[in-house]
Amino acid sequence: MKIGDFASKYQIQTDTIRYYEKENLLTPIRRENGYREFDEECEKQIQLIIVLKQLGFTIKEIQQLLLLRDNKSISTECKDTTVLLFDQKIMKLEERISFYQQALKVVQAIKELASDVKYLENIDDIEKQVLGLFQKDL
Amino acid sequence: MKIGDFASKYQIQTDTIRYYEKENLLTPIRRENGYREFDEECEKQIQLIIVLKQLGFTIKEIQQLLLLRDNKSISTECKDTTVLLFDQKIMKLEERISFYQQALKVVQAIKELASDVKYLENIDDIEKQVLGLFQKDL
DNA sequence: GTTGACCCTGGACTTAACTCCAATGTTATG
DNA sequence: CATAACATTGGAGTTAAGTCCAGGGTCAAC
Repeated sequence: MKIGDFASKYQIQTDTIRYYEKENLLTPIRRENGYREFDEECEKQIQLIIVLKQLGFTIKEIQQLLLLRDNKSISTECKDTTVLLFDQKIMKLEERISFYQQALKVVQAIKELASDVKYLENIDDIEKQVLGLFQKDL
Repeated sequence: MKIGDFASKYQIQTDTIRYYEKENLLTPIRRENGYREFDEECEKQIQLIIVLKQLGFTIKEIQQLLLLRDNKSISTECKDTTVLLFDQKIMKLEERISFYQQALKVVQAIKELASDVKYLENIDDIEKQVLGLFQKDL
């Protein structure tokens, strides 16, 4: 498959694909004419990238994971690093969730307030609410 | 209060303070000598900024909110815009939460797998898991 | 055999939210 | 009064993850 088809299959721009290759996330082979050829392996790679990105991994982290995978020799160390990476990610995700839940409550409360307001002077009320949060949250 | 004290009171770099001023989020007055003077008003402003940032508002959005506040004349329109902004924020927050909850489950599952693995070849198992997600999630 | 649709590369640009720097001015302290 | 610790400005640099572009090669179709 050529880059154009590959890109449109996964709804990604060709430039992004080339960027991923430059970052060693994708390893297409080359045809005689220099064109990239995307095979089954590349499909696996891009699917892995897409999912990991969805899970909140950065490009650098994905690089690391792929590196670990290819570097099968030092298995215990690799395993530990991998597990560590996932642990960190779990922690971050948990933090995010509780933070956003908190935030959601607050924003909803503020919105209620804003909806009830007839004249905008009362936006000061909103401000007061928000400033109230400052004491508690930080 | 001078910029240094103000900055360290709120654990922010002086450059960041100056940046906020340039973006019209903060409006310190000037002393004779050109130094910025941060008063009560500025404290309110920075606290508002900090909380709104914590809630996930971008600088641009905070600018908008402040603009709405100062522009009290067109009250109904302002109110609507404000409420809209908060509505959008609520939707985004809800999305985020359910997404991260989903992601958390997945990452935890993968981590379990990785923890159990004795030799790293089995990282392929992880990969298979992750690729399995690709079908479902997208 | 020449269009038009692709592909290649290297490098510059983008956005957000800072962060750093140089050159220079001001002030508090010993 | 000299020195260090602050302040000022304009402008450049940073990071992540792309995105765009110019200048060129390749290929299939009419």
